[in-house]
Amino acid sequence: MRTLNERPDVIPLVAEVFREFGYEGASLSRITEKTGLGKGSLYHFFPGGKEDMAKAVLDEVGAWFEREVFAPLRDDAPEAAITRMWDTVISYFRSGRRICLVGAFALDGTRDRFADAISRYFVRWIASLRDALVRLGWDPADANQSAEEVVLGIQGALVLARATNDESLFVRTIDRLRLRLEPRKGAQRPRARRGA
Amino acid sequence: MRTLNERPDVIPLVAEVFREFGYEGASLSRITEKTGLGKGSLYHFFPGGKEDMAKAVLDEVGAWFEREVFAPLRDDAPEAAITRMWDTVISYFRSGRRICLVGAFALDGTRDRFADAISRYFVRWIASLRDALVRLGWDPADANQSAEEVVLGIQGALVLARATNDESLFVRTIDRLRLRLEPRKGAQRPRARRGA
DNA sequence: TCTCCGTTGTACCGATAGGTACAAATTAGA
DNA sequence: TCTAATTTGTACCTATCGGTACAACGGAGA
Repeated sequence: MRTLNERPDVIPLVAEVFREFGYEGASLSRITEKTGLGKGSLYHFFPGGKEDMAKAVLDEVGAWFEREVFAPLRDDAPEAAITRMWDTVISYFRSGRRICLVGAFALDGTRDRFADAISRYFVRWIASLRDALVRLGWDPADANQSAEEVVLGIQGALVLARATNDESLFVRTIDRLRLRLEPRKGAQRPRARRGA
Repeated sequence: MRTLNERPDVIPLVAEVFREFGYEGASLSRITEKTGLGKGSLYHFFPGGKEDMAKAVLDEVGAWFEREVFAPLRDDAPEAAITRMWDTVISYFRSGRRICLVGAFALDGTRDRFADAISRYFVRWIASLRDALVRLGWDPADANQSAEEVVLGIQGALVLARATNDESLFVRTIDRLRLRLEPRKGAQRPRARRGA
């Protein structure tokens, strides 16, 4: 059995500090406090220092969503993948109590430093959701717009829920967005069908 | 004629620094650089230091929106006020190139410090937009939901536009949201009418 | 058991953080 | 013009910032 604290074990803890305080607010002292690791270990795992940590955290978040959400949306049965996406979103963001690290980084000066990772995260999310909708038979243009609306709505809901301290707003919004991707009931959205 | 730099003149400059770098990232040196004022003047205008500056900035933003957007939504002709809101939003946020200070503060640890001002900003926006919609004859429940959707959509659009560096996304989203408040064309939304 | 290498704690670095003290400069009012 | 209050620049304070150096520790393989 190796040491308890390997790099992959530490990253989620570091992520939590960045999420809570932002890039500038995440001081090394707060990170050592949260992780229980001294600077020695920290700089051993992340030779590039704070920027290295943030990069690792962004990569980890990106990889996590890729595995749990994006890939299923592209590769699995569309309906099941979309259901899975909503469950994942609700639990990952803890009903709105937890914010989106990538979205938070996008808003302040931190963005310029990690522009690539931040941009790719959202672009991939929209693209893979669009893909699932198209595979469901949606008109591609409609699929694109709705995917954009959904991802954008999630981010907006996170901002508003946290701003007003009202997590019911988050859940309510997710329910509304979810219905928007299930147009069977109202039959408003899809214009073109492919199969059967 | 008094000094060129009175407190009201300085606040917008300070606001720009907070907007650009976030609360933690807005160092006093960056603020002195932007405003051209030394620490002496800065602490003369804002005896409470950095926190005092941020409070003043939040108050100023809140008062500005109250005057330019919220009050018209409550008091003026609803249609004109809503049109005015959209114009203001587009120009204030510079087609998505500029972010929402209040939304950015809401996302990181800064929120706890200014929870009241942050919450009130969004609550008032939603409430006054709802008011305008009700005065337009909307069903109150629908008005509430749509107002929430709109404010939330603006915030989400700001996050996504900045994350993907795509200001067309912002404008596109605003156009879509704008249509949502003009249901004459499709006649989807309002269920109850009051007047004539 | 000894050795070796991944891991860790400690001490330290210069730079900058936010904030204070206060005298000099500037201004407005009489 | 003289005076009193406002406004400003400068020097300085301590705490903490991100980062480095390095010796001590630890367990696994020989």
